[in-house]
Amino acid sequence: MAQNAKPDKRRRILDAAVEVFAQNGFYNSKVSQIARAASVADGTIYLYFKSKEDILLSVFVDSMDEIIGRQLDALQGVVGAIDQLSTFIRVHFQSVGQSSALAEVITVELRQSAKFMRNTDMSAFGRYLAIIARIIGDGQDEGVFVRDLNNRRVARMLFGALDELALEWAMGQRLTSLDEACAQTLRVFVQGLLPRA
Amino acid sequence: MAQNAKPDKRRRILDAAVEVFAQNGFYNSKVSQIARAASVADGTIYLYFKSKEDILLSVFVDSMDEIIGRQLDALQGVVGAIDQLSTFIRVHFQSVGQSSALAEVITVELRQSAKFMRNTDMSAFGRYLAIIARIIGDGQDEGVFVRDLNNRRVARMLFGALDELALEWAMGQRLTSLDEACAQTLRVFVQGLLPRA
Amino acid sequence: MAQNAKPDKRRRILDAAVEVFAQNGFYNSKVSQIARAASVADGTIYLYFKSKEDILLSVFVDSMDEIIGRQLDALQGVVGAIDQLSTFIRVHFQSVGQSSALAEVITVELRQSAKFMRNTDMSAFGRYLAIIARIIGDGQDEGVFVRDLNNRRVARMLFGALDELALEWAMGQRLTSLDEACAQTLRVFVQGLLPRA
Amino acid sequence: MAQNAKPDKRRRILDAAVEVFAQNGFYNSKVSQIARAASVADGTIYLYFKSKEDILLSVFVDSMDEIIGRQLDALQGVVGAIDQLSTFIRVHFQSVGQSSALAEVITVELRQSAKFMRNTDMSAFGRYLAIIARIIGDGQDEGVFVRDLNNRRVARMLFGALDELALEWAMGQRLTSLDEACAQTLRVFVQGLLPRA
DNA sequence: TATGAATGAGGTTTCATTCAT
DNA sequence: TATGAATGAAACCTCATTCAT
Repeated sequence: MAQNAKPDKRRRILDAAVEVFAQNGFYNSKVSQIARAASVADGTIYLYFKSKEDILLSVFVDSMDEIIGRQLDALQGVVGAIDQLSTFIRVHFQSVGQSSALAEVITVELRQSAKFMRNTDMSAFGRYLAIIARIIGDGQDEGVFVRDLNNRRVARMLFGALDELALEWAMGQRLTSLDEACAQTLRVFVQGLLPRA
Repeated sequence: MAQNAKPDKRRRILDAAVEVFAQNGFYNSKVSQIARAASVADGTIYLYFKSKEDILLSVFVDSMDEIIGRQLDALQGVVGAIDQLSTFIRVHFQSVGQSSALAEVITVELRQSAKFMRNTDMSAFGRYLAIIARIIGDGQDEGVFVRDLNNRRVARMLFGALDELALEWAMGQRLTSLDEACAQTLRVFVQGLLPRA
Repeated sequence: MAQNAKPDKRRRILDAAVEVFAQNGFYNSKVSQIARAASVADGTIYLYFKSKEDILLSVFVDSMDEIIGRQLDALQGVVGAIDQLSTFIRVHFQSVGQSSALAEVITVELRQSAKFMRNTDMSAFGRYLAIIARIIGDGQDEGVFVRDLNNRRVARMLFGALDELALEWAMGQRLTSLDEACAQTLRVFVQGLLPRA
Repeated sequence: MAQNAKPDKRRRILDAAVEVFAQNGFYNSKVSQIARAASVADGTIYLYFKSKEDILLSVFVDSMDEIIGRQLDALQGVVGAIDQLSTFIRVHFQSVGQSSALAEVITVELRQSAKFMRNTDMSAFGRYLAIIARIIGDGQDEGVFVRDLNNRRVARMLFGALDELALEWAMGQRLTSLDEACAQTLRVFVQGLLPRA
């Protein structure tokens, strides 16, 4: 579906890579480990990916595409900035919760690699931020959120908060649950954005 | 022993390392680059540090010690949780603002390395989080902040927000200024923590 | 069996190989490049040739067989060592002139590979040298050429001269024309072999 | 003398490389073989040479520089084109005779590599050819050699003859001796270049 | 303390060859 | 016959670390 002859092989390699990267980090992961985890020969990897870095990039792009898709689906039909924000935060934590390995890779390796990926496809990340910024901007237009905050900066702030909590969870030092993290993040940010009484 | 024999050489190496790590990331930085940047021979590095990783660790510990020291100094005498939070956020951005290279290293490499540093000294980071948690906890005790939020989780949330804004700034995509980032972060979090009217 | 089952496919592969080898040299040529140039699948190559080296060997053997055939045809009926030598040199340059790619492969790769081909079929090259040696030997027997030169060594000398000029031409640094190269080589060697006045 | 700290290490590597290349050819030689033959660690090679190809290039340049130096020394004070040609041919075979390994590398690998070295330093080879061309040109100016031959082409022809004989000798199929090869080459080419009686 | 030449283990990647279809 | 996806061995090169000076 994705590429060509055996579409599941590409996916198997990506899934294996996520596990291996989460375990050892990108630079301490060996291509041969990924190959073994995916039950393919080392050389096979290079039929589907240009290089080891390309695997990492593909993990990002694929994952971001998927979570963005999920967010857009979920937001469809939700009216009101507050409910949209609520939905967004819930979907974010739900997605993260499905795979702590993926969460760790996205969370940890994304930053490390942002440097060398600046030239490549960071647009997926940009699109994700843009969704948050749009929700907040809409809320400001509706008069629900205060206008004297820069919506793009707040989007970034919120993303940082979500990401940090996801990281904490993925690293296994779970304070409580993702559900509570979800509720409390929403609580802080919604109230933080409301006009003063 | 090496700690203060020729204290400036150890510092020169650390400063050089911060620049080199910020430029290339930890794994793409070569020890010999650091040596050249510090104007010492490759071998000299190993008189002051056990390994390349030890340099990174030292950068963290030193930097965290310094920023923690600054925070404690600044907080001294400030009364009230809101003012303390305000102080904390301001000092954080001020420290970051002093060196975008250092900000980038702390921000980016910290995460990547948290993995292999789990066994080593992450306590500095923990102490930093603890300061935030304490301020919020105090606010809850004073009745200024709501009690139904977990102070350690909010601390983490706030740190994530600060860190993300610092990263954006360090990476050069500065929305506006650190000053504004400071004001708006404070605005969101303080109001977000207040009891509902 | 494969020899003439679909004779044009074997030939297409050989022709493609000549082009690819001439372009990149044997060791920098990939089997898949040859396959693409011949419009066949990679695996198909191995239905006609045992290995990559076997392709090179076949290029040699085929080419030498053809040029030897041409020489023997042309020499048929020519009488006198001088005219035979003249014919030989002309036919050599004519053959080379038909394909600079082939000339380059024979000229350049032959040497490189002589090493690993020592065990295989170098007899084609030996037969080619033998023709020259025979012509010169005949000339010595006829009393046209001096007897105090070893005919096999002179044969080699002449081959070296022809080969070097062919190489220069094939590499594109053509002094003038193959015609002139032909005339001047003949001039030098014929006179060089005559008895002193 | 040549490079820096331990000038003999660079030479040891070059000498080892000549032996290994002569034995296996460039592409079938492994860097680790050269290292072992030179009694250094693999990595040490890369302190003195940029790459495996750089070693080969250095072998050429060094060797050509040396033989050119020898030729110029020997030709100094020799008067008359015929004696100069005689000297040149003798020195060529003498040089070749000193190391059949070197002869083989120069002779065999030079051609193979001429392709990828076209961009690099082929000037040494050009200078060598120029010496022969100059001698012949002088002879033409003196009226000793015929004028209706292109001196640069004849130079190439002569080089081809010398090279082929050297190759035969280096490959171990020695007809007789380099001495005789020397005498007979001189005999053919000198007489070949004389004006007709 | 300081140097920097030397080390050598180890990984990414290539590519000739195979084989199931 | 023909295909081309898959294999996996093998090599160039890098670079953290050491140690003789």
